[in-house]
Formats: sequence, structure tokens, C-alpha cells
Amino acid sequence: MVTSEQVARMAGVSRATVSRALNGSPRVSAEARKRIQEAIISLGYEPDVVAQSLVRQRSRTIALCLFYGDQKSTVFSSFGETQHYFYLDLLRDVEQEIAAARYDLLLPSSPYAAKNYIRSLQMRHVAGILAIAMNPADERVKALLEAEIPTVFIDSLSQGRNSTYVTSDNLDGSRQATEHLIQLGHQRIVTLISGTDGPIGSARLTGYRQALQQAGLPVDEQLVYASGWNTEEAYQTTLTLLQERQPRDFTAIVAGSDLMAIGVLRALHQHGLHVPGDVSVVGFDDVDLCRYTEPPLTTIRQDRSAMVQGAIQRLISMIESEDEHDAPVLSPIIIPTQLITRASTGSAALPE
Amino acid sequence: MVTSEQVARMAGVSRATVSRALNGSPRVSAEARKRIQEAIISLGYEPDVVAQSLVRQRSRTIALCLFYGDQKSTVFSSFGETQHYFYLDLLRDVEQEIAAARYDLLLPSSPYAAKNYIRSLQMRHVAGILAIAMNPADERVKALLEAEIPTVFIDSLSQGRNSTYVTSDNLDGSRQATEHLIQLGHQRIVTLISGTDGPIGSARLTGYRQALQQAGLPVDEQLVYASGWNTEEAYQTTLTLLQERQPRDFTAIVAGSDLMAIGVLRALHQHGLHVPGDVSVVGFDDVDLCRYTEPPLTTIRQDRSAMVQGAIQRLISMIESEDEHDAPVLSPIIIPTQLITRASTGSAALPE
DNA sequence: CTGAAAGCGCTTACAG
DNA sequence: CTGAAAGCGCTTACAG
Repeated sequence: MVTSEQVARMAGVSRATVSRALNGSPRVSAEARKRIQEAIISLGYEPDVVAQSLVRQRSRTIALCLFYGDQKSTVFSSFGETQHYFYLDLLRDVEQEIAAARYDLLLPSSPYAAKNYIRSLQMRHVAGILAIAMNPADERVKALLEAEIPTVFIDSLSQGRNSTYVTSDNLDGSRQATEHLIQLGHQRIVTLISGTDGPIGSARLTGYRQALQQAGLPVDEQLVYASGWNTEEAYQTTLTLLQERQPRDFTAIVAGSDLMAIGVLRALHQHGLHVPGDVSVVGFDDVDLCRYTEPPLTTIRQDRSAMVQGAIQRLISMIESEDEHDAPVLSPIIIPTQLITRASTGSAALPE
Repeated sequence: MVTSEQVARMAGVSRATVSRALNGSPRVSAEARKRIQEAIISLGYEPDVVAQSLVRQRSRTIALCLFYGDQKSTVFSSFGETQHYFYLDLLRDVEQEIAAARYDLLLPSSPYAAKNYIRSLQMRHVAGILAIAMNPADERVKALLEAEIPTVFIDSLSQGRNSTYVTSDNLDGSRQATEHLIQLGHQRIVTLISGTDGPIGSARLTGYRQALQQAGLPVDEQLVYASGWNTEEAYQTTLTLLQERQPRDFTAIVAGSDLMAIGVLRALHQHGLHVPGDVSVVGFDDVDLCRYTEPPLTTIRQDRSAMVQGAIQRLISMIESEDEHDAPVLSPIIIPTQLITRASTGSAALPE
């Protein structure tokens, strides 16, 4: 293996100088720098990142930690589970952003709980943590909040001494969705909503209410249907809804997510109801699938790139500010959402 | 941070003894071992894996390297690209198996090519590499074959001094698929096949031919249609096929993969042809989606768990045999495939 | 069975 | 601008 020792010898300098040159220190003469560069190239030298991590007490690695409800599940294990579809979509950007920042992505194998969980991450000298906590009650999440390691959460509104979060403007998104329907003449608007005990679901529910109130429409709590985040449950809930209600008793549905909307569409279709002729449907997220539903789904776009860019940027600034004893910026980032109009929404059917 | 020094002091032994106890050396007295255990627990000690990696010159990390055609693409970037669907499905098992073996999974950010690519992996002291090379011509793949790092490829028939591979019995699978159709009375069987210049595609094509020959049926090369691995291309190719051929000129289609079969089904459906009434269709892979196609797809199952288990097992035995100067087992693993009969195949329509 | 010492490959005050 | 030295936290011959 080629070490800095060999580079130093070839360039006729000490290892200290090689190290300085490598790390862009200004305290290296132009000639020395040049000779070192040449030696590095001719020897094909690459610094040993493990040794660097040891002495710096930090590696160029960011751990990706997902906490589903289930303790045992892993990052990839939720492939195909519709309730997590959006986050998996997000990982694409995560990987790219982290690579662009020249960090590695680590998926830690962690059979640990709470206290030891953090310690095991510390012992890997991860520089930072990107966490997606579907289940904020997980004790590992709480441990993370008290840890020294810079952490950015996505969608869990969790802040700590060394952690912050990024999320979409869920409230405003849901408000836009509902407002869009109101502008199309809808008045009796059902919402199929999930996780109202969590930050995402409750914000979306509030947005729905707000839009109605702003339009001076009554908020009928009977029109709020609780469901799970996945397609199947949304499908079942819609079936129930269709049994309970007369056709013209409502003319539109705001779904809690796109994958839920897909279940809604299926149930409506099965009951012979036409979208948007009989019922308009709006989703949330704007996952790729929206384009291919029948009909293509009007939805609220969450700006995944902006979310991930924001998260990684914050994370890296937290990591690097530690070095310089700056106060790191810990304010959360809220990313704007945007209505994407496709074919699943239309004018309210006129009352007969 | 708690170090082995502190554990040693508390237990009244030297760091060397702590290290031995930790690594299960037999050369530690029962009493010492006990005191060390207690100290570890009471201090909440966790060894520094970075320091361990440095001195052992190896970390407990396995790198996951995917090589798509495109140099720039990353692991997650192929989400939603139908031609890679099977491999993404595979990653679920990869993550679990690696975690079960108590290794971490690293997704290296590698803007390097060839020579430096290997070196950067070496400098991370990865223990082994799991590689999926859709594009075996990638120069990084060649470099990997000559590297010191133990490597297991999935589906690229690449062996080197420190590498081997695992793959399904693609030939036999395709043979089974075709045989199944023959037993149902089909004689004019089209195959829609991809990548016949690669190991997977060519094995599947050979299996198709073999089944026909074994049944004493003629092999009509006109019935072999080349396509891409993705749904869209398979769809287009089937459209072409349907323009070229009379309805009864063929009664069954063997698709190169499930995702291709989905394109085939769509094209047949669009032409008003009934499956399996008019045409029987067989896929390959048995991805989760097969259950939800209309009709549910008869296919050849690749045993993903067995593939991944085999791969990880081989990899770990390669990693660990190095230590003991055993000759590592480098023979490839071929996993049997199995016909799964669902509803897309049926008796051949009788000639009128 | 145990400990003192050397060493893994790097970085970073410190002194010049 | 540069080098000698100490040190990051561990493991492993070596000697006893």
C-alpha cells in the first residue's frame, strides 16, 4: 500500500508537509506542493480514510437511519410497501446529494436499542445522520435527539441540541388542494386522512379545514375519514364511505397521499363512479406514479430535491461548523408545496 | 468517550487483556474475563471500530457497487426503471443478510474510474464487495476482477483471483417455461428476449431452444424477437410482432422477464387478444408485481433469498479465509429456478 | 494467563 | 514554510 511516507520521501519533504498539502493548508511552498503533487500521481497515492477518521475523530460518512414502526425493518425492506413509497423515492436524491458532497452513505446494521444505538454510531465516527422516523416514538429517535452527532430529520418535527428537521409545507399544500376543489365549485368535500396524531397528518387535516373556513364553508367533521397511509386501507375506507353516503352527498375527495388516492380511485371505479365526472380526487406528494393512474392524478407536489438539498446542506453545515466553533444554524426548513393539476379534478356536478 | 484504557483500569488489567477478552481469545482467565465484562457494562463501553479497522487493516463493512450502463447512476437512482426492478427487489435481502452477519453496508460515493476506484475502496478498508454489474464492459468491473478485495458478483459471470459470482439457473428456467407451454399443447411459441449478448439473455434463449428440441419441435428463428429489458420496449416489440403475424401463427410468448411480460400483456390487451384464451404468456423472475397483473402471471421464480444468502456466505467465507490462509472457495453458485403457474397460461387454442 | 511495547497511517500543535 | 514528535484507540507478536 502506498502511504504518505513514500510520497514524502519521493518529494523530499516530511509527512507533515504532505499532509498539509493534501488538506489545502496555505503553509506549503509552491515548489513543495508541486513535487508532492507529482509524487502523488506517480505513486497513485490515495490517503487512508480510516487513519484520517481515527485522528480527526470523524469520518466522511453519513448514516442513513430509517425508523419504521417495526424495529426490525431495514432501509430496503419497505420496498413495495405503499405507505413508504414517497420516502423511497426521496432516497434517490439523498444518495446523489451525499455523493456530490463527497461523503459516503452508510446503512448501519444496528441490532442495538437506544443508548447503545447511539454509541455504535459514534464508534463508527459517522459525521452526521440523516433520519427518517415514521415512528417518532421509537426510543432510538429520542436517543438521537440527545446525541452529539449532527442529525437532520425528514418529516419528524424533532429538534435537539444537535438536530433539526426539514419538511414540506403540509398545511399549505392541503389548503391548496382543498381550495382548488372549492374553486371548481365543490362544497361537500370529503378528506381521507391518516396519522392525524402525527405532524404530517395533522397539518394536512388543518389545511383542509382552513381552506373551507377561508371560503366561508362549513366544516362537517362527518366528512373526515380516518384511514391508514397505504393503498389497501384507503381502498377499504372508501368502500365504507360509499356504503354510508348517497352519491351526491359529496363531490370530491382530498386524499392524504397519492398512494391513498390510488386506493380511492380503485374503489370509485369499482362502484361505477366516474372521475372527475362524478367525483373529483386530489392526492398529495406527486410521486412518479401519478402520471400513470387512470385518470392522471391532480396532486400537491412535495419538492423532493429541495427537501433533500436542504437537509444535506444543513447537515453538512452542522458538521463543519463544529470544527470552527461557529454556532450552527439549527432552524428547521419548510419547503413550499405546489398544486399540480392533472385530470382527476373537474367542476362539481351541478345539483339536479 | 469510553476507551479500552478505562475498562482496563476498572477491571484491574491491561488493555491487551481487555482486547483479548473482547475478541474471544482463550488466553484470558475466567476471573479477568468476568471483571472485564462487568467494567464494559458499567461503563457502557463500545469498541472504536475505526481504530480496529486501522490496526486490522480491514473494517466490518461491505460495499455495494452497482454498475448500470450509465457511469453516473447510483444505487437508488434506478428506482422505477423497470429493467432494474428485479435487482432492486434483491437489495431487500442484501441488507438483511449483511446486517445478520453484523457487517455494515456502504454505498461509496465514487467519482473515480477504474484504478482509482479500487484504490478508494481499499482506502476505506472495505472487507468485501457485493457487485451487480448490468454493464460488464464497465472498466471498473474489470479493475474489480484484478483487485485484492474479495468480491461476489450477482449475475455477471465474472471470476477472478478474489472474486466469484452467483446467478440463477437461467437456462433451465427458460427451458421449464417453454416446456410448460409445450405440455399445454403449444407449438408455435414466440420468445421476446433481451441481452442475448450477455450471460443472462443468452442462457434464457438457449433454454428456450433446448425445450423445443427436446420435444422434437422445430426451432423457428423468426419467432425469436429481440427487445430491451424494460416494459416499454417489450410493449413496442409486441406491437410490431402483432402487426407482422397472423393471430393464429403463434399461440404463446415466453418473455425475457416479468417486467417485459407486463409490456406484452398490455400490447395483447390493446389488440383485443385474450390471455390465456388467445395467447399464453410466461414471464421470468417472479417479482411481487406478478400477482397483480391481469391475469396474474405464470413465471419462473428466481430464488432471491437463496441468491443473496449464497452471495453473502461466499463473500464472508472469502473474507475470513484470508485470515487463516485457507484456500477460499471460489466456485460460482447456481441457484435453481422454479415454474410458478398462475393464470396467464392455458391450453393452446385448437387450430380451426 | 498477562503486560509492556511497537505499530496501523494519518494529523496537528509546537518549535524553529 | 517545515520537521520531529506526540497521539488518535486499538491489536498483536514478544517475553515472561
